[in-house]
Amino acid sequence: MANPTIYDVAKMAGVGVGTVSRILNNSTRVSPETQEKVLDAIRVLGFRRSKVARQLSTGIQHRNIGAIMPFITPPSFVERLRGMQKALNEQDNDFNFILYDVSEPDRQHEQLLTIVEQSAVDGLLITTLNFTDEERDLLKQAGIPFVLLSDVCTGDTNCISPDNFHGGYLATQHLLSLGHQRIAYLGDEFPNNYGIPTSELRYKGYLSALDDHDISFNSDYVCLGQHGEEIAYQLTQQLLSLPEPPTAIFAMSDIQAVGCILAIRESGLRVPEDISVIGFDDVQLSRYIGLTTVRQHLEQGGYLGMQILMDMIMTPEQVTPRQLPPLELIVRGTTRQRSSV
Amino acid sequence: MANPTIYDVAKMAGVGVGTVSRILNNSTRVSPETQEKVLDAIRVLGFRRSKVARQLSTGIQHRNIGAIMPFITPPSFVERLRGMQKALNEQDNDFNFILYDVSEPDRQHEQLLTIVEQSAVDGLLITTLNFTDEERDLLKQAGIPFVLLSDVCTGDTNCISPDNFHGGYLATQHLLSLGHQRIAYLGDEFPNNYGIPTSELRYKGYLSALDDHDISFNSDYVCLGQHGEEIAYQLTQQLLSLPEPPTAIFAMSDIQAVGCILAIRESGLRVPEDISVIGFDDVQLSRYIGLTTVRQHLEQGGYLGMQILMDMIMTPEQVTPRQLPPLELIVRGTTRQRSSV
DNA sequence: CTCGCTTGTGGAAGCGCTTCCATCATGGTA
DNA sequence: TACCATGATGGAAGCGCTTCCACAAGCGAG
Repeated sequence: MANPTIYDVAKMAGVGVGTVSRILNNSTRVSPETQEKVLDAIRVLGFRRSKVARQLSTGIQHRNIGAIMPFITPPSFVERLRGMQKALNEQDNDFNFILYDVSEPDRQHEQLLTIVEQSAVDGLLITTLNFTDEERDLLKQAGIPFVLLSDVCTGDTNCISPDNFHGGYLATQHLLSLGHQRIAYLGDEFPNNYGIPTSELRYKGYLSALDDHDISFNSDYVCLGQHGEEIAYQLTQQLLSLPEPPTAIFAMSDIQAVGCILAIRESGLRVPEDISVIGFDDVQLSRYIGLTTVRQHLEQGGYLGMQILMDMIMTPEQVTPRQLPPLELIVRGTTRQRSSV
Repeated sequence: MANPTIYDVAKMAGVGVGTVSRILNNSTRVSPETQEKVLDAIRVLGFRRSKVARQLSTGIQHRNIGAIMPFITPPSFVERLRGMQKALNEQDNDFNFILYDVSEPDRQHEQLLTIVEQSAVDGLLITTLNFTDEERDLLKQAGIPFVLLSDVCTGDTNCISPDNFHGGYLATQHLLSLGHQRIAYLGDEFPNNYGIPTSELRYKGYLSALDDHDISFNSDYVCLGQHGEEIAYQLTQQLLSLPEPPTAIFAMSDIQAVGCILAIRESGLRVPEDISVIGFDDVQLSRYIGLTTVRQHLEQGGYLGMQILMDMIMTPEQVTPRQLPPLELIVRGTTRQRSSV
């Protein structure tokens, strides 16, 4: 029998369904013999009571909040996750927090369909990178509130993102203010398949800062590749082998900055004495290794996102708008005044 | 009206429930006027269809796997989380993955009760530290399969833990083999309120290694305190201020090792030239900063735990036993031959 | 012996939805 | 004019459980 029900158990044990239910719940007021018969039947049939039916009949409503994020990738998601959990814990409604891993971006659409189809969640936090208009409509249609934690925002209340252009500007500006002139940009390729504009925006900020300081642009100093520490390591090697290598590098993420620093140190040069490196994000790691970076308040982002979503679920008519604090330059130990050659 | 149902909507719109349901689902074969009336009613009443009822009637079964973990604390949980997700993705049953944060250990029992009460999950991965016999019984009673990822194991199949004693031995052994004699142990306080024996076990391994090498034990070199980078930082300062400071430090976790290294560097000494430091865990961070450590295969642990749990849920009569690979010494850049003083 | 209480038990109703079948217009066709 | 697809709709049945009410049996007290 595929899925035995409580009725099957009752029949097999020769008792009524009420009795079985009673045993399943608090085993009060049931004679030991009956109990044993029923437990036997349960074991034989491999009965497992249906969560859903139980919830329907008891009227217990535990609501689900889903978070969609790529999981294998950069550690930045963890920071946001922390923020989300924090906000969730402060409200003590009993919301379940369901994690959906979309490490394979191709499966994302399918996943989303399933989520909607099964009406699995009451709200969704989307940290994933490529969120299409079609998907947006799908959720709207299904009446599932959602908040976007992304890098592209249309200015909706339900979207949280940093000002990447400004961040790129800030980082570059910092290096310039230290006297650097040969400044490289190390970032993700763009345009990419998913239309993620993060790298491009930060790059534009970089350009703009250079321009404001009348530094002429040198395309040799722009090094793009897939995201990741290893790739950044290789790209840095390329930069170092230039006839006139940069004296400072702006890596578009902290992880890439780590790969970058590794490559520099391995080539026998020192950070920051010989080359300054600045990252972006300010993940936990960066504090530990003393990386100069631009803080984009990732945890705070997750926190606010969750709060907004809660509002949308509980009081849809009145959603408090919430703003991420502005990007912040965090100067630690990997940048320094340019050494007078 | 508290929770309007589909019947309320139907009545208000002056149509049958079937029609409302049809609109809710695929809006096929419904006249535009009717549709509008119904949508109006839905809006006015603030109707939201019940997830649970829907699931019951459609027969869709999505099962839930819960992971209980302290969330604000050490990054090691992330590693395990990754492993769990990986295992989950390989099986492509549609399991939901629910995260329960028990950062406040006091709430844990209450949480567990709620989970059982609501029959919220089909299986549980417990990464939390203080798991009592009472709780074990509660889950057994409720028939909820669970796997423990902890530091104390009774040898059950449903428990995964490293050999902490051996790990402590390995780490200390490594330092000894480099010629160090003044070796400090920096770890969590024990005994602690939650009966977590991790620190104690690693400490015993440390003692045993010292003993095997006929190094006399010096209680000044044992520094215990709460978990965390900052505390480790302070403890290290204490060690450094000893009349005869250690030449090597075994920190019982990578995070503590980080605090330790920071303190050493800030005091003007170098790692590893002046003092060697070894950690424990091998979290991702450690690779980035080149920390010598003992790898306890955290990700692999999460991965195996999930696989075992899956077995327990799908084929309870046949659970494949799975073993964590043995602890591994990972030598990177923070330990070195003792300088001949 | 009868009454009333307790204990153990059976089973119908109901949770809120989907789905299928029956019903009823409607308009085109023979 | 009679007939039949066709499209729109109403509503009962059923998903698997809990819970409440009814009832039987046993037992001590009056």
